[in-house]
Amino acid sequence: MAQQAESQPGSRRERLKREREDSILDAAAEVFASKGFHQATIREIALAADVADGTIYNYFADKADLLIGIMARLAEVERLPDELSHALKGDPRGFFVEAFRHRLARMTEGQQMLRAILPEVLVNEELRAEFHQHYIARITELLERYVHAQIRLGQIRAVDVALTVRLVIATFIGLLFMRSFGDEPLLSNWDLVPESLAVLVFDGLNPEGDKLAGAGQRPACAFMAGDGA
Amino acid sequence: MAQQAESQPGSRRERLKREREDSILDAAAEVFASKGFHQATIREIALAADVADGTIYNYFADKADLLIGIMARLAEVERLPDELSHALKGDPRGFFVEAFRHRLARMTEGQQMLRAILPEVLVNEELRAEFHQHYIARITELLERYVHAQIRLGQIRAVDVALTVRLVIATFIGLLFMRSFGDEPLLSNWDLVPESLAVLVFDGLNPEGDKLAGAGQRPACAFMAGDGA
Amino acid sequence: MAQQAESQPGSRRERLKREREDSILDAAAEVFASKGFHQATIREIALAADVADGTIYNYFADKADLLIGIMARLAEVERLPDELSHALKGDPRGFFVEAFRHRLARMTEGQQMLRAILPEVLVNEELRAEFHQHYIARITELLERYVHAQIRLGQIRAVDVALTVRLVIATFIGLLFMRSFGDEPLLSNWDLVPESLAVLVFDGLNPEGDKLAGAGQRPACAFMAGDGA
Amino acid sequence: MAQQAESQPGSRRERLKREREDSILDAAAEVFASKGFHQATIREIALAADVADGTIYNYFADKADLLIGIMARLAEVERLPDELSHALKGDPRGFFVEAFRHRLARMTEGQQMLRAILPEVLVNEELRAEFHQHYIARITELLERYVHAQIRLGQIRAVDVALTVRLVIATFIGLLFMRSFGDEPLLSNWDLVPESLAVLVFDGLNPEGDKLAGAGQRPACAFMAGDGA
DNA sequence: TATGAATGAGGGTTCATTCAT
DNA sequence: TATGAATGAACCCTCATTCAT
Repeated sequence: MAQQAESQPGSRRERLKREREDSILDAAAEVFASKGFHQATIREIALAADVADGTIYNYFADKADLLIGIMARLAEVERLPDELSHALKGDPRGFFVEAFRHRLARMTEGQQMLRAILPEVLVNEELRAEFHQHYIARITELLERYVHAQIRLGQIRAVDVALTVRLVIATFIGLLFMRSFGDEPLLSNWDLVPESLAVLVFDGLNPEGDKLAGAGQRPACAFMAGDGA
Repeated sequence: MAQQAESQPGSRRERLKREREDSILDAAAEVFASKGFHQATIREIALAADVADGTIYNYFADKADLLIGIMARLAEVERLPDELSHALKGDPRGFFVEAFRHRLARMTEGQQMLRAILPEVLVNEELRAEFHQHYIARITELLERYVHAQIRLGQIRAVDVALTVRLVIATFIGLLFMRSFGDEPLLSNWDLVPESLAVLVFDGLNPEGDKLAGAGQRPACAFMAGDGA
Repeated sequence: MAQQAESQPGSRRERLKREREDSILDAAAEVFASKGFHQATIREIALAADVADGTIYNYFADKADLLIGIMARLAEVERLPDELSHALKGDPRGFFVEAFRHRLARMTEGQQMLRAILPEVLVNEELRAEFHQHYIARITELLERYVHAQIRLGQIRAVDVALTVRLVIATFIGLLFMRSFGDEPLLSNWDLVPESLAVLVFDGLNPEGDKLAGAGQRPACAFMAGDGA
Repeated sequence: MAQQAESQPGSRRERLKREREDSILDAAAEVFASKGFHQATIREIALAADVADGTIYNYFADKADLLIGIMARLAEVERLPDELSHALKGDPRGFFVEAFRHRLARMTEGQQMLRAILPEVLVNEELRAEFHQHYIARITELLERYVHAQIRLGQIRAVDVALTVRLVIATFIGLLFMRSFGDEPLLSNWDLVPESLAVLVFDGLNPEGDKLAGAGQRPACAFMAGDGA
């Protein structure tokens, strides 16, 4: 019966195995996030997962394999399409603000994982490919499709989609870092970022944009308020 | 007389010392860049610098201090002000393209250093502060001053300067990572990035921008060419 | 059943663990004693204990912890109370001679340990406290109680108990050192020391003591025999 | 002229050399005393002596040689004979109290040197011999001669001189350690030690000694006051 | 399969000593 | 002779990984 609930055909044993694997990954993610990959020790992870050191090696080949596992699982959980499909109905600007706001809010977790994973990813070929495939590639593809669609709809003008999308993603990644560095103005105005970004990305810095946007160009002004710090 | 050529009053010994320190930093940078901070060993660095292990500790307190040294030296070399002052005369868009192009060109070196430094920076409190102060803070301040000036000149519209500047820097940093991940489209169109960025940042994605820019809006089209990959 | 012989409930694993810890301490004691704390290396100790270097750190926090372990074990073995209670029935002088003789006989082992431990103890705050608590304090207390009792019984006259006891202990410690220095006269007359000490401590150097002691004052003469060197 | 003041025939150069050697030994003594032999580094000593590291090696063969130098110099300074010859006129008990008091007062310095030197002495054969010869042997000889004389004068009874003297010296050394361990009762009653020792050594613990000493046996009572702690 | 003690290679760092200047 | 930078052997300790139970 219990098995029926499981979509996987897995026996009790298999399910237990997956649960154990999960709890190890949970522990690893937690420890990696808080101390970084190199500073984290297998023992800590084992402790956090409430298993013995050796047990971990029954599920993962080595320490780096834990990272791959974490990434794979994160990617699995990601449900960007949902957000997109839902927001696709609105205008792009709204979508951007929405999507960014949503993403930026989740950034705190992401930031930790980034901190945990990135150093190693930058250095480890295998992880790098994995990371690119799981994250960069997927998001890039989604966004590209979206932008293409919007261009076709006349909602976005005919820019270089591939590059533009990458620029946007780059900005997102860069913001993660800026946050990590504890940049004050950024932190205190964190919730203004999505709109500021929207202004930048949609309206551009070009002053003549104002003429278009009209008097209602609230964002540009609103941001001025955050100009302090 | 030969000494006169030296701006430093340093004796031969002092000069040698500085040279040695430099060669150690060179070696460290090289090794860090190629293997990452943790994978790099003092012995390797010493070998690369052609000194004994212990010698390194006559110049740097510990391994992490090498990173700080690398950062400090990079920052010293940075002469952003010059670029800025020279480009300040032109219009902002030209400046951006120019500056970005210049920066992006230098990115390959920077990328290595970033790869070497950043992972550790993300994890090490002390380094993080150092990094922020040396890079983020300096560049942020310069750009803020520039954007403020341009706004006053009416060349850029009244956006939230602090945030906007940070978004631009974030984009820059993010691009470094995208490159590190070996994203193909980005790599093959690397020289198109500056203009693509300019379009994004100045004209915005807003399709109405086209009306302003006129039919000659070359960049937007140019990027399309790079849409392949 | 075999386990029943063990007072500890310890499983085989626990017993093995204790044995291993013991053999490490044995090895450490041996190496420390022969080369001194600083000259001893973990590798030597590991070698002597027939374990891997790392194994030592599964049992002891660091090198200094080995010293503490040695001290703790020594203290555990010490059963001064037994000696005392048994000898308490006799007269104090007999007890002293007895106790000292017993102690001095064991000194050879003790001497090694002392040589191993003391130098470091003198320099290391933590060890010093530990040592004082385990040895000095315990013995001091025992002797004080004994002397107090004897004074009450009129067997010892009313001296400053605290100081006197410390003087006696000091003499004992000092003898350890004299031996360590290889003082010849002391070494060749080692077995005469207890009585010589008894004369000194009980009869005093005061010549009038002779009148009391009578012609049979053997000890004083006996020691003369050892006057050689 | 200045040379005339020097008893040594040494030229200016020789004098300077000796001064330098002296200041190095001063520095070494200071550093050794405060940190122990092993914890002290040549650099610290050089710094304290205001010379370069290498200079030390122009005067001393190696680090251990500094210890030998210190010991040799200390021994040179020791002027026990004076004390003895001066106190020889008085009765032995007075001499003992006097001598001990004098010695115990100087113990603080001695204690530091002991702490500095002893660990190494206990382990280093060469130093051990040196130490014994310079200190133990000399003092032993002096005291032996004195006790012999006093026995001949009938001031001290006919004990085993060699052993008794060694017991006294041992007590002295032992007190150094007890102090080092920070034994409270000992520290707070430090100035009562000489008399307590005199009671022990001259009158003995034998209660019948009281009869001889008479009611005026102040010391025994005085010590009782210090029995607290 | 879980355990966790044992392993031992490897790394950062120290510091006595040397030697070119 | 003084200097002090260079040296590099040696050491303590960590920790990923293995494997007997």
